[in-house]
Amino acid sequence: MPELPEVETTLRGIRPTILGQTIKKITVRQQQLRWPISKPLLSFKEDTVLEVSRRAKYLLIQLSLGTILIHLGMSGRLRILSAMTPPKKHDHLDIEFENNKILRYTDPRRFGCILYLEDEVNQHRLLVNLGPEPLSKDFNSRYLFEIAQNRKQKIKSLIMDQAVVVGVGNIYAAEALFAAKISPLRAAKSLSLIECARLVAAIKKILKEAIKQGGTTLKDFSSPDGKPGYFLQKLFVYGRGKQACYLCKTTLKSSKIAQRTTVYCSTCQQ
DNA sequence: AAAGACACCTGTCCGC
DNA sequence: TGCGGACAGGTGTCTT
Repeated sequence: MPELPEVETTLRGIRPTILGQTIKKITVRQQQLRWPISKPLLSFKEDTVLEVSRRAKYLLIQLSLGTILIHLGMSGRLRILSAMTPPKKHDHLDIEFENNKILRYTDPRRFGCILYLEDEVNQHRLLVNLGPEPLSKDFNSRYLFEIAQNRKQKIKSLIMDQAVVVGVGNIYAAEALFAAKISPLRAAKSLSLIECARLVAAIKKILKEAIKQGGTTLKDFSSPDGKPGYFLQKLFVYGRGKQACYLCKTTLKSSKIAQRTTVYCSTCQQ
């Protein structure tokens, strides 16, 4: 679920409901996520939501005395529900507000985390080394080119490195490389400035489009109804190994890069 | 310092 | 229908 556009969509979905609300109660049913849920959340008194924001794939709920940091891992979800809604398996935490709504965290694989930070948030070890936001001006062709020049690794690994640029996951890396017509197997240092410019533009375009579509799982967008934008949100390569390239009919290749399945077109992508 | 392997955990799907 | 194995949208940590 959680790629940057979905985290952004989650943010936009929960923010209006919880902003300015006072937390009445926090219920933890399963403390063991990637790390144990921070102790202060287990015996939480009461505090008010001052701001809700996103940095990379982290959601930040700023209270007056601290900040709740949430990462959705591979399978995490956040939903706003009525306080009456009975919990199901994998519903690990509820934050209950004075308006009788709850923010419920669900995560079957438990690769996500929920931490309570009392110090300067941006100095936290999980956030301090993150690269620029992909949609910011700081992420540009010159920036990527200068980093890439010194790297021996494959370009796909580079753009998935959260210290280089945040928010690009396995789907978007593959799709952006296809859109930029660059092979994921290329050494990062072999890219020209022009190719870096194409790649940066492709990443921005695809992430923006996905956010516009509500960040819903890309896999869910499949019905070919001819609506504007349909073409752009289609997955060209991700999950399509051994199928025909939509553009040139070549059979798409699949290989592992840094233990992640990577699909590409050996004709369109050079 | 950088790059690759591995670990974490559960659910689903596919072939036998 | 059951079982084993491969695989899944992420990323910190350990090892080279």
